[in-house]
Amino acid sequence: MERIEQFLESRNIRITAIRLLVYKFLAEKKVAVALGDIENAFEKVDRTTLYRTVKTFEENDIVHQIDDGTGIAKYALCEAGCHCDIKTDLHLHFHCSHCNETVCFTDRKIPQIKVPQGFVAENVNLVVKGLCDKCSCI
Amino acid sequence: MERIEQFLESRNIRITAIRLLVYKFLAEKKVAVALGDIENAFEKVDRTTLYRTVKTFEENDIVHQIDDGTGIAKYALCEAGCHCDIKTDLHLHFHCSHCNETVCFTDRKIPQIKVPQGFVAENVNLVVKGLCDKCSCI
DNA sequence: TCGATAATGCACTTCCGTTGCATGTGATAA
DNA sequence: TTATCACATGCAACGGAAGTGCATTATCGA
Ligand SMILES: [Mn+2]
Ligand SMILES: [Mn+2]
Ligand SMILES: [Zn+2]
Ligand SMILES: [Zn+2]
Repeated sequence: MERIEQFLESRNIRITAIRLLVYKFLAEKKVAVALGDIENAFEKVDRTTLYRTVKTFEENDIVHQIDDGTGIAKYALCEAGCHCDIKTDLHLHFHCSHCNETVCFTDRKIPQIKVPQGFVAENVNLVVKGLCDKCSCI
Repeated sequence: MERIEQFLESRNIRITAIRLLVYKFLAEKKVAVALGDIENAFEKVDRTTLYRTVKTFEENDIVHQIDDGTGIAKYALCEAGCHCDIKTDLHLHFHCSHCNETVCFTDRKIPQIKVPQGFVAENVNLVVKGLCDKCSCI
């Protein structure tokens, strides 16, 4: 908890109880979480506050948003030294169609994609859908 | 128009005026279209009907749905012999962040993605974002 | 032509994301 | 310490898009 405070301060983000708890929640989760998951974990806190907390984290590159194709935005903590906005740092994501969980494959970088003449690639989103390791052996 | 009728009949889809028009609209468009685009093109037709028309097309593999990350589903006609449901047939999509248009790169197949031990890949969605050929030279 | 079946239109709902504004709280300077 | 101000929080409402129930209308086969 002490470490979290120092970390947030280093990003010039005010320390609040909610921010610490949300950060801790994200850190303990092994999978990407939706806003609804956070709302369920902190039922006494207003949705809007949690929404803006995550937005603040996102704007300061503490979390990155994941579009896994479900239509619901997911969030996961960035790795140390992660540059979500830099194209070369993009990793792929996996969405399990059985348990509905989404995970980062931070060590699997997206291969360089060639686009036709005249097109300029700035960003890539790659989501693999299937069965996760927990669901595949059922 | 005659060809369209024969095509829909071959898929056991009833011929209606709206279905013919929507199919023609999709065929003439070079880019993927959102439901809202179709609604704008056929203001006299109820949204729900257009919604269900596209759903019918999708269920019969006449169009495929595209998730380009904007949060709004796009649709495009399938190529001849396109198997949207088959993993090996998947092509990538390009979304222009300037003009907001989404296009199919039907000749660019998605490279085989390796996933960690225990995970089973069934489907892949790959969207490249950037500037399209019309917007890059401005 | 008639009846079964499917398509269409209208109203309504749900879900998620987002914003406006009033209130509370914590840092800072006088 | 106290006044002040910026920012965090809570509450309410809005918005777009997707989806559903049901009554009406059109289509097709018998
Ligand atoms: Mn990730
Ligand atoms: Mn396509
Ligand atoms: Zn799973
Ligand atoms: Zn463009």
